[in-house]
Amino acid sequence: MAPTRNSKPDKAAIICQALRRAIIEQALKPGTKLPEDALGERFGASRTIARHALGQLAAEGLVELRRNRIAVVATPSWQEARDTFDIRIELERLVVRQLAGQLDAGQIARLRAHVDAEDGARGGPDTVSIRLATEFHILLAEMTESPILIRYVSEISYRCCLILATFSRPHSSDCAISEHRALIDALEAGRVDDVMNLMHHHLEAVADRALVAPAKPRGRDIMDILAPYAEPAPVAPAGQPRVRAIMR
Amino acid sequence: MAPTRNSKPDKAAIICQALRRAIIEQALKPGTKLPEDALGERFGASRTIARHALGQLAAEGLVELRRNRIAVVATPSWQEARDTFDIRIELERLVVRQLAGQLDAGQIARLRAHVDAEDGARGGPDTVSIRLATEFHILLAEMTESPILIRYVSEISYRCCLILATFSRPHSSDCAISEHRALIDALEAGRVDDVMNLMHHHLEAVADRALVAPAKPRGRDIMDILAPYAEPAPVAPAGQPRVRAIMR
DNA sequence: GGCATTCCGATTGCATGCAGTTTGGCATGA
DNA sequence: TCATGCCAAACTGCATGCAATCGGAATGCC
Repeated sequence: MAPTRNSKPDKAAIICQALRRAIIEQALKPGTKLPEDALGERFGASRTIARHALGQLAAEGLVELRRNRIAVVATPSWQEARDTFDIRIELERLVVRQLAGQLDAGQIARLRAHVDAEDGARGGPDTVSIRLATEFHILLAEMTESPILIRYVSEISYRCCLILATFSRPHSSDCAISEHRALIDALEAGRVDDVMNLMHHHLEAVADRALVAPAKPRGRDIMDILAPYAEPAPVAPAGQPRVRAIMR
Repeated sequence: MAPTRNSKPDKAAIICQALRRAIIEQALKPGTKLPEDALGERFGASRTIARHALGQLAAEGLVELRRNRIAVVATPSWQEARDTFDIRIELERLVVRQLAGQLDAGQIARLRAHVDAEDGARGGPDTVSIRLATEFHILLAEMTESPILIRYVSEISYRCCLILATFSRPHSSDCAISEHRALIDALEAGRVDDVMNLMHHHLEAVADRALVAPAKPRGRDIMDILAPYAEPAPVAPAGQPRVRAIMR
C-alpha cells in the first residue's frame, strides 16, 4: 500500500518539465514554434496532451499561445524584463526574511553543496551556469515550505532565465557565486536585515549585468517599433500618455 | 477589417471567467466538487473544454486538481492565507510605487468612480463588497500596464477572495472604502512613500480583520489535524523541525 | 455488530476524428 | 519584376469514444 506513491506522473507534466528545461537552457530559443502534434509525437502522446502542457507553460509565461496559431516560446519585452526583476526582488526578499536564522545544519549544508556545484560548472556552457544559479534560488524558496511562495519564485525565476536568454550578453552571470555564498553565511548568522539587503543587491546586480538595453532591437518586437509610425499624423502627443514610472 | 476584433472569445476562457466569478463570490464554496462533464454540459461545451478551463484555474490556485479525482474548489490553509497576504502586500506596494504621481485626471476619476460604486454596495451582500474591493486593486494594477504585475496581482487578489471566503468572519471588510479613498488621494499627490505605506497598512488591516485564526478547525482539514497523531511515537521532536518564521 | 472484500457506477486519462482557420507558395496579370 | 489572388497543406478548436481508475455500496466473514 505504501510503496505505490504517485505511480502515474502525468504525461502532460512530463512534457511540461521537458519543455521548461529546454526553454531555460536555451535549447528552445524565444520565438521557436511549438506545434501541438509535433510535440505530441515526439513524446509519444497525442495532441490533446501536448496542448494541455502548452496551456500550463503559457500560464507560467514561458510560452505564448495565440488563437488558431502555432504556440511559440515567449519573447519577453525589455520593459517586461525590468518589471519581472523588480517583482522577483521583492519575492525573494520575502524568502530570505522567512529563512534567516531558521535553517538547520543539514539545510545549510545542502545550500553550500549546491553552490559548490555551481562552482564546478564554471567554464562550462553559460546555460548550465544560469540554470544552476536559478535552481539555487528555487532551493531557497522550497525551504520556506510555503507553497505559494515556492510557486511564484519558481515561476518568476524560470521567466528570468528566459529573459537572460533574450537580453543577456554572453559571459555575464557567473560571478554571482560569491554572492550566493555570502547569502548563505548571512542566513546562517540569522541577521535578517543583512540577508534581505544582500538578496536585493544580488538580484539587482544580476539584472544590471544581464539587462543591457537593446540599442539595436533584438529579434522580434518589430510591430512595437513600428507602432508610433503607424499613427496617421503625429501632431499632438500621440495617443494616451503611457503611464509608466521610469525606475532606476 | 477593423471591426472583426477577437471575434472568437475562446470557449474555455468563458468557463474560466464564470467559475472564477462564482468562486470569488462564494457561489462555489471551498471544497465544492467540479466534475468535468457537468461543467461542460452546463456551458454547452465538451469535457475537453471544461478540463482545459479547470487546468487554468488550477494554475491560478483557485482549484485543486488531483489525479483521477474530481476537481474541487481550493481550500487554502491558514498558513497559506498568511503567506498569500504577505506576498500581496509586496506586490501592491510595487504597483503604487509605479503609479504615484503618474496618473492623469481621467484615471483618477475612474478610481474615484469605482470607490463610489463600492460605497453604493454597502449594505448589500458581503460577497459583492469583497468583489468590488478586489476589483479596485486590480484596476490599480492594470494602470501600471505591466503585464506581469497585472497577472500576479489579479491572481493573488482572487486568491485572497477565496481566503476571505474561507476564514473571514461575517461583516468584516467594508470599512476599507475610506482607505481606498486615502490611497487615491496619495496617488494623486504623488507622495511615493506615503502611498506605499498606506497600501501596506491597508492590506495588513484587511488581513488582520479577516484572518481570525481558526480556534475550532473550520470545515475540512481533518487530515491536517490528524497529522501529528499519525507519527508512530512522538518521543523526540517529531520529524524535521518545521522552518517557518512566525511573522507578526 | 464490526470489519474486510468485491463489484459496479461514476469519473477521469487519453487518443482520434472532423471542421474551421491560417499560412505560404504558386500562378496569373500588369 | 513586382503585385495580387487563389489554393492546398498545415495547424488548431472542439467533440466524442474507449480504457483505466476511483469511491462507495453491497456482500461476505468473523
